[in-house]
Amino acid sequence: MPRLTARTAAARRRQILDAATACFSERGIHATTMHDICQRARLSPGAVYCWFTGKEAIIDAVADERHARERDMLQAATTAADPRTAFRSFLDAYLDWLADPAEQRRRRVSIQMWADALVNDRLRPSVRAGIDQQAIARDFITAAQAAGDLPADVPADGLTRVLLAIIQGFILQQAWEPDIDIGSYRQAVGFLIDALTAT
Amino acid sequence: MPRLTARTAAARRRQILDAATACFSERGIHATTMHDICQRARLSPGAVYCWFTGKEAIIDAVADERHARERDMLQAATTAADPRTAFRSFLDAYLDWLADPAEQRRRRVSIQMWADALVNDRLRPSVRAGIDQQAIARDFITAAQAAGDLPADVPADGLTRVLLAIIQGFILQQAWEPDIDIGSYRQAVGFLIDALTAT
Amino acid sequence: MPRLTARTAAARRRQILDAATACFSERGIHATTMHDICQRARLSPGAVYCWFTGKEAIIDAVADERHARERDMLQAATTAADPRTAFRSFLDAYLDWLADPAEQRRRRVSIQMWADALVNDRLRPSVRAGIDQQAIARDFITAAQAAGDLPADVPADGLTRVLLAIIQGFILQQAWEPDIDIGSYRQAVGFLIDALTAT
Amino acid sequence: MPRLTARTAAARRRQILDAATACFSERGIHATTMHDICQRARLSPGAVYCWFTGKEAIIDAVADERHARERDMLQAATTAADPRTAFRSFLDAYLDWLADPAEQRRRRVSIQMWADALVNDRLRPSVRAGIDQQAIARDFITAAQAAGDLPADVPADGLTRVLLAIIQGFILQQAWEPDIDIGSYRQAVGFLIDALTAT
DNA sequence: GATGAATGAGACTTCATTCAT
DNA sequence: AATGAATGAAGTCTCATTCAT
Repeated sequence: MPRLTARTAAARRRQILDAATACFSERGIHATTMHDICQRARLSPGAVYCWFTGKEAIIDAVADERHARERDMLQAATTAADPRTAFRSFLDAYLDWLADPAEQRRRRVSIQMWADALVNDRLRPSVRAGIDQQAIARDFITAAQAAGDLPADVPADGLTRVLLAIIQGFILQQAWEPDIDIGSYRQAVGFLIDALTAT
Repeated sequence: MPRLTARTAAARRRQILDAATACFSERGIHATTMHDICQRARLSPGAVYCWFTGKEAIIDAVADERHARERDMLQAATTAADPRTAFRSFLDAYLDWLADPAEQRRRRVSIQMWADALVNDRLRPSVRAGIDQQAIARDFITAAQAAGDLPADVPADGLTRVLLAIIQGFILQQAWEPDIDIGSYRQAVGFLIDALTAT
Repeated sequence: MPRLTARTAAARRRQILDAATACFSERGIHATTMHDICQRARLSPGAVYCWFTGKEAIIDAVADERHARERDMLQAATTAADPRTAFRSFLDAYLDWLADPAEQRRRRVSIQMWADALVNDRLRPSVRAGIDQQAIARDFITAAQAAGDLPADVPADGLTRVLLAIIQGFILQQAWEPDIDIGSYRQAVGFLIDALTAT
Repeated sequence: MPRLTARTAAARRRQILDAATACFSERGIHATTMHDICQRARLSPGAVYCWFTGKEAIIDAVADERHARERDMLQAATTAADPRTAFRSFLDAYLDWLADPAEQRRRRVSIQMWADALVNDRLRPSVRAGIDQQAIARDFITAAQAAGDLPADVPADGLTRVLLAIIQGFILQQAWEPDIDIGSYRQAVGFLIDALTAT
């Protein structure tokens, strides 16, 4: 058989990563067996091992994918001109993202990665990429302080962490209770942004 | 060694739960084997199985313990008289708790439980107990709104979730980066509380 | 504490053997744990090990008891004067024994011992004691042939085995189907005895 | 080694069942470990678990196989035209079967299954299939009575049980004493058949 | 004599991975 | 490139037995 084109190869990897993500979301990373992934991807174990060196490589790839997507989202939000607009546009994008069922399923995997990163040395760098996230947000906040849009007497670092915590914490809460009311959360966050930017 | 008193029996369970918590914190819940726990507790497998029906029972007991402690902490904070004092005293207690190395180790376990609860039906109720947490906090916030100490036009529910998210998110961040600067975080949160209660 | 009198000691052994027999009958020899026996005997493991060196010793003792009882029964039957009366009186005693619920329970254990004796070198001698049974029966049959009460041209050995097989086989059948009809079995055996002794 | 044909798959199951039967015969069902079976089958544990869900499934399969074979044998015998011929031809087939060393080994397993069926709910149906055996034999005997080849005043049911008991009992005796004299047994049974059919 | 918590060997089973085809 | 039966290390748990009290 001829070697698969790069295009087909990428498709094969996608097929496997999608299957793995679905399994991880439903069953959990550790409860998912390679057999589960193979079945879901409609591929034999041998085929899967053609594209990934093992289960760990699949987990790593899924983790990288998750974090890259989350980083991109934040980055997009913070390119807007003035902070208040940026905050608002980010909040909108973020809430849409929270409401999307497909993304909800994928976030269940992200949360498991968060936990695994605590004890998995291979996975930690991927979460450290979430620290790039933090750098992005901090730069934005520092700029806003310099422009007088945010109070300058609050440490940018602390403020950044609090804002990211609000995001992360709600991701957790929504994963535990999928039927949570996003509207009241939006109002509360909007109120906080106003309080901050108004000062 | 017959007739363990109720006191000794409790001590034996403690010994096992402490060993398990330490292993879970270091190696992760799933990477920890019963053998690891036995070694750490300096007990044979048989002895451990005298007190717990299996690994799952140990995980459940550890989870219950973690969540009970966290609930107690929140409850203690919200018994203070006026909201502003309560917020401040809670913030102090919470930051001491964050700074305590032993608690840091234990929180690494809590986070893993948060993740596991997503896919483990047996564990979810224990995280649902974190929803009692939420009820406690919401009652407190509703009361504060009624007393005019917090703005009444923000949904209590959303506000509660945001505040809990700030706590949960920072627990995550600190677990990933133990050397994080708590001081700047304290200032940022303090600033937010002022902004909220001042309004 | 003073050493138990021989009387009490015997009572303790009885208590244990009865418990073991009951467990073996209900759960099976191999599925029965020492813990099961202890619970049933309302004794601690330590106490049981005072009277028996281990599970194997208990099994052996139960087996001996079973086989002794069965041998006694046959012996009693074959002491009668003339064969035809002996056959008939044995058949009566045997059928009473088959109908007795307590004995039915105990025979479930005997059958398991029959099977175990095939692979258990320690247990085989106890079943070989069932071969004494055979000797008893063969002596009786030889005498009956000599007296002209049974046809002399049939090997006593074969005849003995057939008669014992009829007993053993029905014990099996009844154990599998406790609600079996003993009456029709009695008639068939009675008919066979007549056919043999009439010839 | 992909794509085992249905033929090869059956062969693999045979290989495992043969290994299991041999182990059960030598060591006993309960003393046989999966490791024993694997070694005997020259297969790894994983390979065995490809074809059977566990030890219980292997035991069940062996039991079914044993009982099916025994039923077939009886069925073959009772298809002969007249009862006397049928009895004689069955006796011949049965005695050949008794004398066959391979079958002797296999019967050691059957006997253990008989005992296990008493306490094993999963196994009992397989022995109940031995009750089909009984039905086969009873139909044959009823027909013989109707044809006047067997006395009509004896319950067919009882007569059937007695005949099966003679078979079962001798299987037991031979298993305990492999060097038993089959000849004298044949004569005794032959004599009994004559006595019955002559009447 | 009795207690019962503790021991630890060993059983069953799973599953990531390999490799002949 | 793909197949899928096979491998075998490692995990969870049981249970006959012991021994300090």
